[in-house]
Amino acid sequence: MLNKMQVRHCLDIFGDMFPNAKCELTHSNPFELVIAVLLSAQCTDVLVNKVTRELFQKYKTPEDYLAVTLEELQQDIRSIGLYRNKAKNIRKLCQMLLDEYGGEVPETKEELVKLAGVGRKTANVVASVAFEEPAIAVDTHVERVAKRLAICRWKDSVLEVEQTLMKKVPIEEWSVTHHRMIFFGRYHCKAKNPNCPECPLLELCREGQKRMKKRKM
DNA sequence: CTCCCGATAT
DNA sequence: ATATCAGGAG
Repeated sequence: MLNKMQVRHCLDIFGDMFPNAKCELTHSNPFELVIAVLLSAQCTDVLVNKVTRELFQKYKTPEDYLAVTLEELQQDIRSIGLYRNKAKNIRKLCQMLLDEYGGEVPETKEELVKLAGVGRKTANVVASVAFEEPAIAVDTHVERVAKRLAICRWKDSVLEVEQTLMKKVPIEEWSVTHHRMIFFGRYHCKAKNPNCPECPLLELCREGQKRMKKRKM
């Protein structure tokens, strides 16, 4: 596991490489963001944006999603994948927003995670991006990067990864770090073909050094 | 733990 | 052909 100084170095490199990292899910209000993040499970945000471009023209409010049949909503998000679960969750979520929050998206993580289809990661994204609450959402990229760099342990659950990151990253840097780690994982430390040869963190990265020796690139 | 699942890159 | 993609529910 990296020490405090080494983690600090990682954060600085992330900042050098991706100073403008931000949420890439297109949205114009908290409600659209919740829908977009819910749809983004096991799916690229490029594809989510392609679908939400038309989706957000057709559906503006929770009432709009409840006004059509389940089958129609499924068709409108079909190309996303996992569309039956997602359509069902969107409808439940919209009903909950109307019943319990006056049609508005709640602002705290505790309330957000109670919504249908909204787990810890989605709640963190919404709290962080829409309401500027400090949070580190651990998605597939953040988990992979944290584990490869040994910022956390290999066997850690996603919750443990989040807790470790919250402990090791200053709270005022949680949100930027979360976005920078996603960019680092998405565009550089990729799941399939990580760019270890050009990685400024190779010295620190046991995993990267192992991959370099294996001679596969 | 399994299941949900289409699009894309490799 | 197969791995991977801003996961969550049962």
